[in-house]
Parts: sequence; C-alpha cells; structure tokens
Amino acid sequence: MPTSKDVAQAAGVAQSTVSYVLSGKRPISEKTRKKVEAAIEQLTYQPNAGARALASRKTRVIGLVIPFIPELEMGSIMEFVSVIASTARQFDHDILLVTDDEGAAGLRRVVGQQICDGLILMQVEDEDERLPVARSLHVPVVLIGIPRDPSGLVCIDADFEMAGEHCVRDLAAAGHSVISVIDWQPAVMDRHVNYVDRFLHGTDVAAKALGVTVLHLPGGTDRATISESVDKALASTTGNPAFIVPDRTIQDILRRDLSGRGLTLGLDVSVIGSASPTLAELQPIPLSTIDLRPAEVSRRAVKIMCQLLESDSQGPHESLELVPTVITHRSSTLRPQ
Amino acid sequence: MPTSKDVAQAAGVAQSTVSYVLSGKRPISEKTRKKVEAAIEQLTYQPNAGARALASRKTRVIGLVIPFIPELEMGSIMEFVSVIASTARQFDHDILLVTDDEGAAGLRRVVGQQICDGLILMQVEDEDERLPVARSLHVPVVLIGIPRDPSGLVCIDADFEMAGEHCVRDLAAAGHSVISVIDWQPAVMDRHVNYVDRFLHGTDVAAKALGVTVLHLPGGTDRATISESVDKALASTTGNPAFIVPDRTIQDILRRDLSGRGLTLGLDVSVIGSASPTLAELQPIPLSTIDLRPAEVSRRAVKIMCQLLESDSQGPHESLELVPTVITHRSSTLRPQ
DNA sequence: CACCATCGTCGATACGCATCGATAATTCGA
DNA sequence: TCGAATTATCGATGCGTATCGACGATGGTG
Repeated sequence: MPTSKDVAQAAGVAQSTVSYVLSGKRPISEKTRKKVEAAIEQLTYQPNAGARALASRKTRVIGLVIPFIPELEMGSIMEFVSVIASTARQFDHDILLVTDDEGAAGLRRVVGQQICDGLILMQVEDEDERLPVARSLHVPVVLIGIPRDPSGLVCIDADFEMAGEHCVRDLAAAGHSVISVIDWQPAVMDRHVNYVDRFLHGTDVAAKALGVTVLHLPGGTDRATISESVDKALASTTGNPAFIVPDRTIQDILRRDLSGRGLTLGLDVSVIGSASPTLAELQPIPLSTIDLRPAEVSRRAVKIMCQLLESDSQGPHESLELVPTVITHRSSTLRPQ
Repeated sequence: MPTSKDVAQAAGVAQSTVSYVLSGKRPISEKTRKKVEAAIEQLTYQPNAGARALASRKTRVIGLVIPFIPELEMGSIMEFVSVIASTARQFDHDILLVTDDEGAAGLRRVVGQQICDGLILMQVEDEDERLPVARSLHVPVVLIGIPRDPSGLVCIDADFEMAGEHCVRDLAAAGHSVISVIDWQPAVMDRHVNYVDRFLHGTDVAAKALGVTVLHLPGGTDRATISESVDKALASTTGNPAFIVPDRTIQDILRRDLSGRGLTLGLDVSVIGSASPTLAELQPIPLSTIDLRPAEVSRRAVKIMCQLLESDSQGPHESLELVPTVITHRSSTLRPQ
C-alpha cells in the first residue's frame, strides 16, 4: 500500500504538502496541487485510517447499537440500519455495529478503545440501563426513542402521540364513535418502550377532544387473544367497528379474524395498521396505514450525530426531535362522511 | 484517555512491558504482571484502536457488505447481520457496515484505507460485479452465496439443492405424485441469485429419482399470478395437490388462495414454506417449513473469515461450504403413508 | 529602493502502540 | 567458582498521518 510519503516523493514535494492538498487546510498552488493529485491517481493512494485516527483523534466512524435479535420486527430494524449506514456515508462516515448482547460494557469498549467518535442507540427503553453510561461517555450519543428521563440526552423518534391522535381523528371523521386500539404484542409491551404509551395517550387525547370512545384491548400473537378483543369491540358499539393495530404481527391475525366473522374491511369495519407502502398494497384489501417514517428518523439521527461531531463541543447536549407521522388511507377504512 | 505510557508510569515499568503483559508475547514475572494489571484496572485503560492498527497492521474489524435495501425480505437479512455481528465479537472482532449502494468502489475504499482486515459479502449474484474486485483485493473475502464461477473464492451458503430434494422426497413420501414448486417473486428471480437454480435443480433431481412429477410455476406478489399457478397445479393432478413455496412473501397469498378454494392445509393439500419457527407456529395451521439455517451460515462465514485472518496466508484461497438444511413438518403437510 | 505582509512549501514532531535488540538479573551445570 | 543459558525488563524505533513553526519567494506600499 502506498503512503503519503510515496505520493510526496512521486510528486517531488514534502509529505506535509500532500496532507495539505488532501485537507485543504493551507493554501496550495495550482501547479503543486495538480502534481500531487496526479501522483495520488497514479499510485491509487488512499490514506491509512488508523494513522489518520491516531493523528487527528477522529475515526470518522459512528457506532450503531442494534437490538439483541428481538426475533420479531427484524425487518423494520433492518430498514433503520440500512438507511443509517448509507446516510452516514453521505457525511463521509462509516458505521460500526455494536450488538446489544454486549450490553453497556460494549458502549464503554468501543468508546474507550476509540474505535468510533459517537454512538447511535436504537430501541431505547423507558428505564434503559445504557443511559447512565451514555451520559457519562465523553462522546456524542443520539438516541432513537425517548426514555422516561431524557435530560442531558439527544433524542429523536417518530411522533407517536401525533400518530395516535391522527388515527382517532380520521376514524372519527369516518363516522366511528367507538374505536378499538389493539395493544402491541406482550413481548413489546414488556420491553417498556415508551412509544407505546405515547401512542395510546395520543388516542386518548383525540378521543376526549372529539367526544368519541377509545377502547384499549389486549394484543397478542395468538388468535384467541385477538378473537376475544374483537368480541369486546363488537359488544361495545352498535355502529361500524373500527380498529387501530400498530403492531405488524397482529394485523394479519386481526384481518383473518374479522373476515372469518363475515366483516369486510372498508365496508363494515375500518382498520388502520402499520406497514411499508409496498406491503400494504399487497394485501387483498389494501391496508390503510400510519407511517412511522423509519427512514426519515434514521436520516435525522445520523444528521444530528454528524452535526454534534463537527461542532465537537464538549458540553452535554440535550434535545428532542419528533418526526411527523403520515396516515395513508387505502381501502381498509370507511370513507369520511 | 489514559495511554499505555500512563499505565507504565503508574506501575513503575516501561511502556513496552505493559504491551507485553497485554499481548503475552514475552514472559512476564507474576509480580510485574500484577502491578501492571492493577494499574490498568485503576486507570480503566483501554488500548487505542488506531494506534494498535497502525503498529500491528491489523484492525480487528471485518467489513460486512449488506444488500441495497431490497425492500422485501429485510427481516431475513437482519438475521444474518445480527448473528454475524455477535459471532464476530466472539472472535474479538468488530463489524463495519458497507452498504451496497457504494458498489465495488466501496470495497476498494474500506480495504484501501485499511479500515478492515477482510470482507464478508452477502447476497452474491451469479455474475456479480463485485467478484473481480474481491479477487483482486489483497485481503480475505468470504461470500455468502455461490456465484457461477467460484474459482479463487471462498463461498458458503445453505445447501439449496439438498433443500429442494428433501422437500420433494418428503412430499412424495406423503403420497403426492405431482408436486408444484412456486418460483420466487420476480424481483428475486431477476436478481439472478443462483440459489434459486440450485433449489429447483434439487427438486428435479429428486423427482427423477422417485418417479414423481415436479411442476415449476411462476411466483408473484399479486393474487392473480398465484391463483393462475394454483389453477395449473390443480389441473395437473387427480390426487391431493402439493406446493413448495420457498418465497416468504408468497406464502400468505398462496395460503389465502387455497383456503378460498375450500382446501384445507394438511388435509386436502400439502404446503411446505420457509419461515422462522416462531412465525411458522403462529399461522392458523402451523406451517411445515424448510429451514435454510441463516444463523448457522452466518456463524460459519465469520468463523471462516477469522481463520483466514489468523493464518494470514497471502495466497488465494478457494473453498465451498454448504450448510445442511432442515425440514420441519408441522400441520400443513399430509402425513407420510 | 527598502520594508513588510502574504503565500506556498518544507522539516520536525506528536499521536499510542508493537516489536526488536540489548541488558541486567537469575539459574544451572560442570 | 566461573561461564553459559535463561528469564525478565528496558530503551529505541517505526507504523502513516496531521499540524505547527519556520523560511524563502513574491508582491505591494511608501
């Protein structure tokens, strides 16, 4: 592998000159620049990352802490990961994976060894054991998700409260007076990610404001639980029933249950779910969805991180950004009256 | 951040001694070792990765090239990524993400900058533009998937041919004389990943050996295509029909189509699909599946990579490893006669 | 024409660790 | 008891880059 010294020799200049051509931190004459650039091209020179990190104290790598195989909803996690990685490249950074099975020690490790300049944490829980560590690390940390106490932390997430409000508002506008919200599956509820509460709170707020009734019913990945919840929902209204089902795994089960009862989506009953546009369109009856904008959340997380890295101000930062959600009505909801 | 020099000072030894305590490459007396370890503990010293890489010419980082958001089957990709990352940690390595939108240039970049010691490529296609680059890089490369010409390359993948054979064999044993294989969705077929051919070939081989008929029918993510394929399948047999549906997205559509025709899985018709055990069990009629062992493939890919890195022999390696697949019969297939 | 600011480049040094050769301390055999 | 063979440790050097101070060349000003 050629080094900057080789380049310097080939171009007939000093090594420091090569460095300045690359960084642009000092003026270089057009002639010299050309010579150096030609030599770089010639030798296919690429700067050594380790040496660069050692000298500049910047690795240009961001650590991404991914959840510990939650078995379900892996697809949506991958969307975050993928977008985060390519956005990072746009800011001339790379992504190092940190799996959550290393726990908080993993964070200390990658920061301590100075493998990366900052950390992005996914799936932040209400009382997350990683938070005290995150606060004590002397590198920027961006959380995707909002813990109970976000003080001293930089957080970003979809605006779940707005999402809940919009779902109820639109269903109310379609004439539903009783709206059933099916909880996430127990595995998610147990994790105490507080977007659940924010979403449910949003539905309550809208319900109060609009004078409609919102029912919170248990979710589950077995048909019995869902069937029971549907029973309760049907018993509670004389009009057309409406369901909000933010958990992707539960959607299929609910749809099957409803059609088993002879109810037709968009005709007798409204259902708002959550899925990628592609998947939503693929359904027998295209599903109306609330889009939680994972790609946009990912992009902004990286952007915030890179801004923090540039401004490299040592002081503790604190901010909270909510990404607006979007409802798309397809065919599974009644038309507004 | 403390350095090894700080540790040396605290322990009253030379910096090189600290280094030898850490690496074990020279004998150290018990007394000195204790002193140094105490100082390390005391200062919470962690070696600087950049300096280490610079001096040792090893980064202990593996580049993982992930597919460019194929929109579908992201869940299964995440399983690879997750297992690869944690397995790498077991071998004391880290994973750097390289997104495929950088293309072959991305590979040159991370290797040229010496950000990582080797590369793992996912979703290798038949004629992959990255292969010539992979062969020319002077670092170990492990492919997940098998290109048309694997010469000079180290490949690992699930044994799709065996998978195809086993599916046909078991369905034949259950009394089916005509077996329909539904292709992957067009998006996958177009990508020319050759596991498709290997799987289909496996079904043909078994069919010939057992004297049963295998029909290859088009797949698709729309109900019309699937419905047509089912029509053809039903028209081709007087006995109970049997389906093999390796594409996860298509499974739901097929199941719905069949039940719409009044056919009951495991009673009137056999279906073998592909899904994680958890998901398979969740179905109304638990799905018999062919398990392509993504976790095992991932683990072995990392293991092979780490072996290559240790033996750091420069010469071009070449190997091909196939991971046996496993059929699990649940309730969607007829009992063997 | 002398003087000073600016521009462009060079040389030297630091970054933190691994590693090699050398040296001091110890042990062993004859 | 002396030298040889170990054993344990130190000092010095190199890895490749960024960056700082210095210096010669250039151009403008009075």
